[in-house]
Amino acid sequence: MAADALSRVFSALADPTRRDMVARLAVGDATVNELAAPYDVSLQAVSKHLKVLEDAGLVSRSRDAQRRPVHLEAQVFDLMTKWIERYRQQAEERYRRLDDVLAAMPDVAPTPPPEGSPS
Amino acid sequence: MAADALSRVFSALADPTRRDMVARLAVGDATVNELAAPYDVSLQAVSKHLKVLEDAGLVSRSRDAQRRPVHLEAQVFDLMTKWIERYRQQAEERYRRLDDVLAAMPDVAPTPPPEGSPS
DNA sequence: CTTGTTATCAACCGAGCGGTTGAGTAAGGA
DNA sequence: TCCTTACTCAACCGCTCGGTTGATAACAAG
Repeated sequence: MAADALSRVFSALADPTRRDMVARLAVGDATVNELAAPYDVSLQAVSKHLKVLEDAGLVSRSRDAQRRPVHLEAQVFDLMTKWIERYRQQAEERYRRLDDVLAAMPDVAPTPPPEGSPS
Repeated sequence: MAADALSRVFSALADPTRRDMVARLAVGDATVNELAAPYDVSLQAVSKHLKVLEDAGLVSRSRDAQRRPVHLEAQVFDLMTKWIERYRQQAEERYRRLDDVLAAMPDVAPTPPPEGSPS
């Protein structure tokens, strides 16, 4: 099993179907059947996906008769954001320092754009 | 292989060892041996981890004699941050709306904490 | 009590992951 | 040239993951 919370969260969101479900749940709570509708997988598979999201703390499930409304727990996103921001800022700082170094060198163009230009 | 870029990034960061390496690389570039030092796994295992990070676009590898310095590519973090922020903001908005509804009901306490209470 | 709906549990399967060891490649130095 | 350093490639192994089907639980309604 995934040891720490952060691993569980990242791992849960590594699956596109699960990210899709999070997107759906951001609009509002939904039942398992409602969540399953867009995908042509079994209800059991969807139930498993929800279990993963629940174990990661991304969703919670309550009870309404036979229905099991699923609710998005947005607080967990903060955990990720915090982790990401930390290293992004560190990396940006390094980048700025590199800028300074390059700016001090007259024969080198400042801030060469990354050569792997994405789409 | 993981289909989309976002899946690859989340999947890469789902491993605590790999997140640790990202943390190390945020401080500065490092060789494979330097990165492997803290962990008691084989160099080949570390090399594989780096391949995963590279495929996710999180790091790049150049060449310096026999050494292969690894460099953190911070731009990819933006991809994640964008995805996360989108749904976090949506969820927060919903939360605020719920607040309003509850505030309008005199016999219900405003913002009840999520009932994660066990059975 | 029986039927239908909603959802979970259990067992299984193929694919992929994280780890290993062993061999091979690329480069510097004796 | 041969040796050493730094690292990757290839094959294998056990475990987990996402999917399946079949059985079961919880509840509503007839």
